[in-house]
Amino acid sequence: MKEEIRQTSCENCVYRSWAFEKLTNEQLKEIDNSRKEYFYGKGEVVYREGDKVEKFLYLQKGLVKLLKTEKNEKEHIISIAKPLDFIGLLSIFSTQQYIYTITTVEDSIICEVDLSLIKKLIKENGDFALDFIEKMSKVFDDVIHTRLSISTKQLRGRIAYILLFFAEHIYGHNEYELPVSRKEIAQLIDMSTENVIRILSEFRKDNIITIEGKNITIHDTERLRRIYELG
Amino acid sequence: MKEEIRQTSCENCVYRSWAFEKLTNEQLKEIDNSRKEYFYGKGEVVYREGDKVEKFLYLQKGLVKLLKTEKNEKEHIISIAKPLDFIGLLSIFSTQQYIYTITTVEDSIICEVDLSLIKKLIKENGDFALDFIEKMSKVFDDVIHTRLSISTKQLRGRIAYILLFFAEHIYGHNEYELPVSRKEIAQLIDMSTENVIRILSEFRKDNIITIEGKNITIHDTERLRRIYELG
DNA sequence: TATCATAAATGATAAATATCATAAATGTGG
DNA sequence: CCACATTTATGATATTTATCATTTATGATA
Repeated sequence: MKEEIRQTSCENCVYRSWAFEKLTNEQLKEIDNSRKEYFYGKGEVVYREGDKVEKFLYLQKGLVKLLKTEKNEKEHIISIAKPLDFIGLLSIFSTQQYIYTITTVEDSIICEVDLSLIKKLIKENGDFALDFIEKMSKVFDDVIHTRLSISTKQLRGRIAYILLFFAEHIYGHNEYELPVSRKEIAQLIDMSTENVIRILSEFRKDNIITIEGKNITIHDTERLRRIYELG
Repeated sequence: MKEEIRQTSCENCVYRSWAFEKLTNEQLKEIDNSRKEYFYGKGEVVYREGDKVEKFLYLQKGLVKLLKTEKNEKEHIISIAKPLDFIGLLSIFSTQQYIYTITTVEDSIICEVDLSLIKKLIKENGDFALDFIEKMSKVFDDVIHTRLSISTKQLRGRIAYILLFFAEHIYGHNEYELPVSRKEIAQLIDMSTENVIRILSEFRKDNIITIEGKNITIHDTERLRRIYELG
């Protein structure tokens, strides 16, 4: 279902004003010429652990998850990313092969640029290089901060985190359709699927949220935030 | 006890052949001129969360820990780093203020270079910039990988990890003096101090290690590795 | 729409881990 | 070298979390 498309140009892309804002028009054109744009349906694999790193990827639209398969075959989700979360970036400069798998969680549009072109532009354009480092640094900080705050909290705090994460970071609404299963939430915040379900039910009984299948409505954001902060 | 010293020059420093290998001799001289070199005794604070980020720091000798104080006043250790682990790097490009505290765990020598100079060199020297990105990326990957593999393991696996970490990564010997307390180990691998002690005792009873106060000897590396890998 | 697979839900139980209490060992300042 | 604080150590207990078993709901497909 992966399908090459070409709907946009770099000039009016969100990335223009973000990762690529320091490029000259000419350099941006180079990107635009070399890039390929793909549509992925929900649930498709964008790349797999072990694939050779040849492209710089960025998510133009949609939602993806970054995961790692452990030795015991269990999948662990490192993060869920929306456009501008710059997620294809993890490890592309440090290894020859991807160490994580990326899968779409909603229908998505992803652009690919030759990594060699990005490297060339980093070498050529110092402002771009520095800006790139700053952006990269933010992404990593955020991942580390999140992992840390999850690992130091207990179950209710983690569920509160994930509910707020989708509401505030991903959708910007207190009412949304969960894009992932309870099992995937469990894989993301390190707990058993049963306990994800159980604690969601508790929150429902306590009138903090409403659940209708995948639809979540948060009624008491402040209380959720307290649960998150107290751990 | 922090004390300015000047024992070395950049030319024969380990960093020369590492982070700064892509600099020209002239650029390296700029670093050498601007840098300050400090001795810190064991247990001193190098910088604190909230301090303004103005310097690029690197550890020339010794051992440091990177930690974060949580809202409930508990300290959480993110990582322990030796020279070349490049640890001062986390977050210096992404925020104005340090989000972690760095404390020495052994007597250490740390160099400071104006961050503005590093940024200038990144802009000027594309090869340096790209190399820098690659090094940074490795550091981040490693931190994320470590946090992940700790959080998915249970207590005995985590203790096995930390014992192997000191033996293989820090000291390169199966016999070493633990540079940190049991409590600090607990803060590093997310468990209670009592359980750190308890499991070390178990490992001793099982003849995997010998403990004499801070002195650890690993007798059965393979078994430790299995415990680590099986979680 | 009937059928099958998968996800969600809940209770009961087991396992893992933290906390509390207490004691011995070690280190530290006077 | 002593008093005091901190670290290490261990047992008992409480809490948290995972696992197992079972049921219900939901979604996909022929």
